[in-house]
Amino acid sequence: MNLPQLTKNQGLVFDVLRRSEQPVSAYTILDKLRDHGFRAPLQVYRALDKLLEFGLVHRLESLNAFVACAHPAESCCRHGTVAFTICNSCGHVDEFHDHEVDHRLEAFTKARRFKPEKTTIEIRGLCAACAA
Amino acid sequence: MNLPQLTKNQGLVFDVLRRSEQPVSAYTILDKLRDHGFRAPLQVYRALDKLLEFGLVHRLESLNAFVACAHPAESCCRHGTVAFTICNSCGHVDEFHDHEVDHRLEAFTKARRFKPEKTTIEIRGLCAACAA
DNA sequence: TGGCACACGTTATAGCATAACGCAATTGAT
DNA sequence: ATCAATTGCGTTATGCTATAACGTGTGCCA
Repeated sequence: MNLPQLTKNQGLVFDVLRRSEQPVSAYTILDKLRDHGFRAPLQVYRALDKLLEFGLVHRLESLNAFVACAHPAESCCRHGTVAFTICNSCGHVDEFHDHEVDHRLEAFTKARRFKPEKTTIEIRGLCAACAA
Repeated sequence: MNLPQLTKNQGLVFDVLRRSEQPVSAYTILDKLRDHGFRAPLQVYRALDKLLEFGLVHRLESLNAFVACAHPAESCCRHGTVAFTICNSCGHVDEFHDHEVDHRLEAFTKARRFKPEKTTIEIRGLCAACAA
């Protein structure tokens, strides 16, 4: 699955996320794109929906905000659950995968015959720099 | 840490959550408690804050909703991360713990010197009954 | 008895997300 | 070429989630 051609709006939203060091809320994206003609939240949400579908972007549920995928080139994002550490102080986000965690969660859901569709793993806390 | 004495509002909110088979949003709680004198969201949120602090209630980040802790008697909720399966169809939630998952996530954060404060693990999908 | 801590009540506001409508551009089969 | 289907886009309006800021009342105890 290669990169799909992004539309103008999708490209603009994706650029905002890629350039940000931190997660960005939909309304912040909207504000940053007013100069490019964005006027309503739906323009942002529609672009985000597609970017999420393409796997280029992740939604952080505990923040109601979005980040560009850290590994868009690799297809690893689609081969298991993505987990995040999120610094409560500086906002920095690290994205990672752990096959053992995936495996344990899968074992649990299998045993219960629960069919997983989307898994969220978010660790809020303090990054090394901020905890020091 | 034993059960603290709940205030009237805290008790009312907790009862709503305990009686519900599904996660409940703060505003739904508010509606259910109007007959008991609740008039504003803050009355609910303040009670929820305390209940979360006591470990009697969990917040589901991916739903912006709340559930009563499934194991309030045991202190297991405080001895590791709580994980949830959430059925997208019927709304049923199962709460569980997995020490191996805890261990792996801890290994990751330790390696990065990330200091975890709160970890969210939510698996959205279809429960056995709804997937059949 | 004065100060503190805490729960509570109210109004207002901020922040996040989607419904519903219609138009424009693209594609692709006939 | 042309029609139909799909997809993206723009706009207005609305609904849901959460907190700020203010003041009141109560109990405790130094």
